This record gives sequence, structure tokens and C-alpha cells, in this order.
Amino acid sequence: MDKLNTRINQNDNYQSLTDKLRGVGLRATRQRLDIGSLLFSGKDRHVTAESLHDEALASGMKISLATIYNALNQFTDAGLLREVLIDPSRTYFDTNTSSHHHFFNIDNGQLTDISNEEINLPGLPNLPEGQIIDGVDILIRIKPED
Amino acid sequence: MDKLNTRINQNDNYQSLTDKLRGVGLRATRQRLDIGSLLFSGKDRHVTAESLHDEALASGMKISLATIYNALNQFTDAGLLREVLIDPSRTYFDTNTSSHHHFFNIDNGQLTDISNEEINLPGLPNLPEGQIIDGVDILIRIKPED
DNA sequence: TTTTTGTTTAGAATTGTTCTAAACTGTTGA
DNA sequence: TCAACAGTTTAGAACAATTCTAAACAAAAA
Repeated sequence: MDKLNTRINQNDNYQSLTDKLRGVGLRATRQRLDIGSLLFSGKDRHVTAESLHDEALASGMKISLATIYNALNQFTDAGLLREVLIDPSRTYFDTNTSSHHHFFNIDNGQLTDISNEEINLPGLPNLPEGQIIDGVDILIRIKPED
Repeated sequence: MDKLNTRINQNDNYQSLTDKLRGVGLRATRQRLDIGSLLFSGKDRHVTAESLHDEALASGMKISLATIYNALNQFTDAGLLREVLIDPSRTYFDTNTSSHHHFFNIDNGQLTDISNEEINLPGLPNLPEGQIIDGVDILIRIKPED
């Protein structure tokens, strides 16, 4: 398969991504499409700016770390990603934007989703007067037995 | 009340703090006693290194920011404080080390405790094979109505 | 096209936090 | 009581994650 065909196929594959970006008011630039192809290709993912940058470079994409930061923040503002609170020293982004929670394995740093159905939070406490809920984050830190 | 008396009273007040620090294997230095007097004087508190440093300076204490960081980390390692996940850009410490959770007012940054009794988490999800729980963090982000 | 507006980039700047090494202080034991 | 030791504090340097800047560039509109 030659270079031209590869590019055509690539463009085909990027069509739905292009729509997705336009849908939230972002131009479908090559860099955003590249990043999007890593993030939104089926399975849910948890990334940091640095991990995604490494992955992009390893896939032969040409993209700066600043652009990764820009894109992750823009995607988050647009509701395509969600920030997850894990570690005060770096920011994690989750491609699963639905209401759900996380296991964080403190031993190896692995982050796993917990669907809303798997967890019960029936008795929400009384909210302070005049306040409403913006969101709920539950993080269950786990570690190996013994 | 003169300077000497103030100092004597101060020392009296610091006696239980001295015990507390020695109890966890830390020397009762002036700086740790000063910080401790701000943190452990009754009501539960949520601080950052910077907020506590500002407060210490405002109270006329002579203490460097590095020492605040050292002390907060040592107190946390010793179980006298707890880290709270709020904001990936800075670390919050909580003087309430018992199992509990938080409201975070995204409007004004205010953090409020939720006691374990006020919240129900009856149906914990199945843990990954061979893993046990290290801790659970629940953060409820709230904001003003309308 | 051409123009306009938004985007990317390298590198500088900023911010929160930790490190370094020298001065200092609490504690211990004679 | 005090010298000696070990732990502590500090200013400032170093570091790491993130944002900013402003110039080059590319997508969309005209």
C-alpha cells in the first residue's frame, strides 16, 4: 500500500472524528485528528499529557507537547474528555465522560473504571443551603493482597 | 501580660503538642510547634502549604515555606494529617484523619467535611482479583443554585 | 484564490514542590 | 550542665508539570 493510499484511508478513518470536532466547534486540524485517533478509537482510555505525547511520537506523529496540552484541555472543555482526580502531581484525562468512578491501583498506577451500576451511593448527604451537585467523584485506592 | 509570661503560656499550651510530636517520633522544634498550634487547635482544617505559610507569617511566626512543606509531609507520613484530592494543581491537607469525605464548592473553593455517617456506600463493587482496598475518596463538587 | 481567523510550535515563563548544603537546635549521656 | 551527635531549618537552586508568547502556519470563509 503506497503513501497516497495510506493517506486516503487515513482521511476516511478521520471522517467521523472530523465531524466530532466540528460538532464541538473545533477545527479538524491534522494534530487534533491524530490525537483523536489515539483517544477515541473504541476502548476507553486514561492518559496524561506526557503519556499521550510519548504514544503519539511512537506512532510517528509529529506533534508538540504544547499542542497535546492544548488539545486535552480543549477536548475537556468541549465535553469530549473528563479530568480525573488521582494524583495532585499530574492531571489524568478519561475518554469515558459518562458518570462513573475509578479504582486506582497504588501499586502500579493502573486506573480502572467502575460503572455507575457497580456502585451504590443511595444516601447522599444533605447539601449546604442553596447549593446543588455539580458532580461526584469516587476513587477507590486498591493494592495487592498481603 | 509581658513577653516572658506570654512565652511561658505558649510553652504550656505547646505541652500536648510536644507529646503529640514525640509520639510520632518527631522532635518538638519551635517551627513544628508553631505549625501544630495553627493546625491542631480544636476545629478541623483544610490547608495548602501556601495558605498555612501565609497564616503563619500573619501570626508573626518566623518560618520558611520549605519548612511548611517538610512539616506537612512529615505530619502526613506520621498520620497526623491526610492528603485530600481536590485539584491536580495543588495539594490539600486535612487535619481530620478519620474516614470521611468532602464537599468541594467549585464556586469559592471551600472544602467541607462529610462524616462517614452522612454518606452511604453500601454496595462496594467487586474488587479486581487479589486486590484489597487501601482507601476510598468521595468528593462531591457543589455549586450555587441557578 | 485571497483573506481572515484559528492553530501549532519552540522556547520562555510560571507555579507548586523538592533538593542541597550550610547553619542551627533539640536531645542524650557523661 | 554541657559537649557532641543527630535531626532540623533555611535560602536559594533545581525540578517537573503546565501555561504563555508571538511568529509561522493552515483551515475556513469570502
